[in-house]
Amino acid sequence: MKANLPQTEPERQKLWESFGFYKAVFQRENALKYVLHDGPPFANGDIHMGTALNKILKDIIVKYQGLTGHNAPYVPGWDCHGMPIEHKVMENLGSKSKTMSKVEIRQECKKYAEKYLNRQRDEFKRLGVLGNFEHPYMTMDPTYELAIVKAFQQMLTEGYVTRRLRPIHWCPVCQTALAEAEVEYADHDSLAVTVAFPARQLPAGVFPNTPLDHLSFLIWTTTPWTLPANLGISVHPDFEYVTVQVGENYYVVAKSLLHQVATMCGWKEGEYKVVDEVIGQKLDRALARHPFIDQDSLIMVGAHVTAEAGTGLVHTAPGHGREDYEIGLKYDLPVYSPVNEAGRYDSRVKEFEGVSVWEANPKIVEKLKGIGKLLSLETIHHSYPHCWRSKNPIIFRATAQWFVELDHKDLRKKCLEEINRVQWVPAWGKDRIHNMVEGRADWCISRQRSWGVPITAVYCKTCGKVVHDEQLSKATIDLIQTKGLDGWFEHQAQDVLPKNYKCSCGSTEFVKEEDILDVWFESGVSHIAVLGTRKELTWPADLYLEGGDQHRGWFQHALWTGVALKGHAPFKTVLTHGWVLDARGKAMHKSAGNVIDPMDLMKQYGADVLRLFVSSEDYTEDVSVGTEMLTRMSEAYRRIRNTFRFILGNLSDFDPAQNRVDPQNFLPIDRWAFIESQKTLSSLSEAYSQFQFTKVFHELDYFFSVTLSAGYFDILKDRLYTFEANSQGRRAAQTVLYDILKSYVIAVAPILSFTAEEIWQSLPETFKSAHEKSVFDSLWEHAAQTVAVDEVLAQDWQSIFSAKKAVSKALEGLRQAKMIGSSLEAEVVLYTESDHLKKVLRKNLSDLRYYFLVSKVEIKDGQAPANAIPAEDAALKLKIVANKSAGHKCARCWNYYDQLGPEVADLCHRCGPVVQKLQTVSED
RNA sequence: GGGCCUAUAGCUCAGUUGGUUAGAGCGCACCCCUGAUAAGGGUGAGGUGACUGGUUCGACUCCAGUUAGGCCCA
Repeated sequence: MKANLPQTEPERQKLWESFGFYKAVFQRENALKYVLHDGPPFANGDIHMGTALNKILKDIIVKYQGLTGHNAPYVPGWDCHGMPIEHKVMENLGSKSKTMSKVEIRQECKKYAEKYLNRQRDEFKRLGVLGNFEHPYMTMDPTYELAIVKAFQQMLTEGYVTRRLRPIHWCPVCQTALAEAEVEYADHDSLAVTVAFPARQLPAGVFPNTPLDHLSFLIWTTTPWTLPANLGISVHPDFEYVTVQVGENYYVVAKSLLHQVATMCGWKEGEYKVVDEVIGQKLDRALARHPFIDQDSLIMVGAHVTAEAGTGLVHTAPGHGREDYEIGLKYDLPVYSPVNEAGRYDSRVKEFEGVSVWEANPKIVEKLKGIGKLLSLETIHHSYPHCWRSKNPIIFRATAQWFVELDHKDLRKKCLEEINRVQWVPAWGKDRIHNMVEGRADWCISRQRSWGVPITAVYCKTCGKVVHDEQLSKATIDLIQTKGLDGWFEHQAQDVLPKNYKCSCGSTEFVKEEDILDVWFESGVSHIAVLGTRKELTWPADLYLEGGDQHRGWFQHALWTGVALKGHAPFKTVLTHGWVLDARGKAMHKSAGNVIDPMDLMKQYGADVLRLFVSSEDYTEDVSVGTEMLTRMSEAYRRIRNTFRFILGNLSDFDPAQNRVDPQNFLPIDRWAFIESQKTLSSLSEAYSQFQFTKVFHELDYFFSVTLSAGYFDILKDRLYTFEANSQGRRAAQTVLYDILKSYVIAVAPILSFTAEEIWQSLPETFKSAHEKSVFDSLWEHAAQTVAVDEVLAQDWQSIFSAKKAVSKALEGLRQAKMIGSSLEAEVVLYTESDHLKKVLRKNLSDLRYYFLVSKVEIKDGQAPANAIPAEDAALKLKIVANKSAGHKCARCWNYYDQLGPEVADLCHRCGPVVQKLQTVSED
């Protein structure tokens, strides 16, 4: 049967929308809530496999919760602000952007975000995701923006927010800060120098054989212009450092780089020798002198130091490098950056004031040469960051930035405590985020861009002190509430400050900040902006579910803001999934050409196959996707689909109200099948609720393939096709099929949503109540507890099926020898020395032929003949002799009997009466 | 380089606190059926448990290292 999913699925989608039942089903009144809070994807570009994986997992959970009677609203969200969109928009605008105002550019960005939001929304729907797509949350929505401002204001007034220096990428030509995405790498020639920093003070016992007044630390740098800002030298704690005597001078270098340094500085073999040696850690807090400025340079220990190039000692200028800044923070060094926005030294570098950093490079080299501190000089050709717009080389320069102080009011400590309370799935997520939160240096929340929410804060023009004032906060919120974010850009600091406000330094002049917030702040506070404002949702969320990369991203920022603003983590459980990789387990990259587009898969296989694939993979690890997997999934899908089709086909004349048979009148195999279906169902339920979808997949696959298709149905066909239509035996089988159909169409629905809906729509009206317009309108039932789990029965059937396997094996010999085709052409004699098995077989003797699908079964005592075939399972102690049946084939049921008739010639004693009755009926 | 994680048949997964010949489904090969038929059934072949070493009477399981891969940092 052709499923034709790519064509038919969109029709189901329309049906769901036309019913408008999302609201009815997933926002059930008076039901226990289950809130999965959606992490907002960026409204930029189309969805990819990772997004598809994420949304499908969420959808499976939400649907399962809905089907089990919860109020499980799903409000999808989008991250709309931020650099990637602004960057793309600016690129599209080209030079036009220069003549546009901030507000105009923001309008363009909004349009762009809307466009991709709409595309992604359609793509998510195509995946079968059910949610409140009519009213998603968007970080650019005015109500969301207001919530961000409120959250920021609260953190500001509570003292979490500060303003201080930090180095960032800076283009001296554009005179603007650059985000990571705006930095391009290109080849560049730099002057690389080795410079001697005279040693001033060493920890006790270090370098005992080296005269301190002749000793220098050697550093190597490709940016000589940053030397005036040098405040320290970094060494690696685990590297060996040596002092080398060269003539009357002594130098500190890393032992492993000594040879390289010697070559670079032109020291000839035999002209230098190692005098002392020490591990880097021991050099901590030694002091050197700046080569040409009257100041000290602190020796610091940091793991960022590498032994790839240079001397193993790293010139450190906290105002001009990210790592320099980080280590400087640890050692309490000032963020010293004596370079102005044009890239020229300011008055703090007297000798070179007004000189641009590019002109300064050769001048500083000359200076070093003049004072004898230059040990090597060369020009190197390397990759260097450039401005995306002006294409000029850029610099690192410290500017004032805004920060959330992570240790203010014990915030970090509280976050670590919250991490312990939250359930992390898989469990190691806890260690991962714990380490990240514990070790995070700082959270810089300011960005020098346009497309985002402004940092609504004011600071003193004179002393730089940030204003923490509740009146200001209230005025700011009022302003945004009435005029939107544009209000902030249009007004001055004085407009929101209380009258006659004075800084503690005495100044009455204030600056209004126009930098925008880090988008992590925006999405991080979604728990406030969404969970806290929509009445169908609750705070905290039951579940956050994203890729593992969000331990650093969304989870962490939700945690920082949740604990700072509300005292607790905004989630009870956090579930993470892995990355989607290609079939060989490699990451997908455009450049590698191994990217798989989920929308392509949808066109080829359909959403349900993709969804089944998602369920089959262990998402706690990375997920590989390739053609073989999807082909396999199509096959598994078809099996499930065909099994449903078989059931439906055999229920065409069944009306549950009229024909249902009481379980006490079930045949033993019906009871067995019913109990198996119940066991599997409760196992599925447990697996779903524990997010173990691979288990769901394998249980379903096994149940449909083995239990039903190869087990129950194969045996059932005889009864369904040959028994009188309204006989109790046939109706009993149909009753079981009906119950399986009703429970499994629901059990399968969270994953195979389109197919479940298709089945549901094809059910006769007598199968469902009038209000159940969709499968999702129905409820997961742990169907009728009318048949108690019967372990004796289960064990009996295990024995029977084991024996059946042995019979099949014995028949296979006859078949290979071309003596039989169908198993019904054979008869078997069983010999067993197992009392238990013998008992079970004898108990079922009259039906065994129908269970084994052969035409005669005999059980004999005593020794089995030599040609008997032993069962592979030795525990059965079973041997089988199989022969071609000597009987006659019933033309109707195809079984072989010793005798046919007497009711109808050519028909057996079972079929004869049935046909006679049919004839009687038709004659009437 | 650091934090966290992964490695069991062609594919997807199980393997209970270390304990006999490591399981399942799918796929594959061969066969059968033709009343689930662009279906269904049967039988069978497939594993140096990534690699190396250690602990142990005994290791897929515990420990260390190596390799390959992933995310996040640097």
